[in-house]
Amino acid sequence: MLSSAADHHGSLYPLLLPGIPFCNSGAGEKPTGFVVLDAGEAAGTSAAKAGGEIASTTTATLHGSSSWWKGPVVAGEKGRMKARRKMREPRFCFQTRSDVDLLDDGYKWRKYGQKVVKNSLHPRSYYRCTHSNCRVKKRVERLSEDCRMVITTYEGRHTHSPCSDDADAAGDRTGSCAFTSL
DNA sequence: CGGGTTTGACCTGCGC
DNA sequence: GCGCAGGTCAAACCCG
Repeated sequence: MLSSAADHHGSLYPLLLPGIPFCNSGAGEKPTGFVVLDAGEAAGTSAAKAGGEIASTTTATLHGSSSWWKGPVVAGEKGRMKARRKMREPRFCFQTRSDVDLLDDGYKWRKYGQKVVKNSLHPRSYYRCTHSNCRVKKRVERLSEDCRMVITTYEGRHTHSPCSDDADAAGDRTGSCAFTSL
């Protein structure tokens, strides 16, 4: 299933992924569009409907890759690719206009990789939640057409609350954020 | 010294 | 089977 901003004005986002940095007023990151993909449908979705200003072509680029949704995969000889062993995780991507790549969403992230992707002028960065037992990942990349547009994709759901240091601030941001800003 | 970042190597799946 | 592209690992490095 795929949802647009218009379909879930103000109710879907906090339900799905609390802590998503829609409301970070500090750096001016306001979502200009987002797409929600739940675990069951994202595989091979090429005709995804987009929310906000995300163009359907962009969405297809992000989620059309068949490599995104694999079933269980046997681990490699050296125990790598552990993440792929897990079944589908809920995914959520959105687009913001910001000068910074890593938005303050109340969680702590550790960068574990960066990769230059084809047809993109900007490298894609890979982050993992630093909280133990939390396997949420996110990847951040900029649009080649507009270097100020940041595509952030979350994978999985946090098993904990936002970091205590940032929780209050995150809550304040959430309180002051409205989807009508889209 | 501990935690985060960088970066090259490695692994896997897919298309041809 | 091979090459390509995406995703991850982990050692080295950086910084407070």
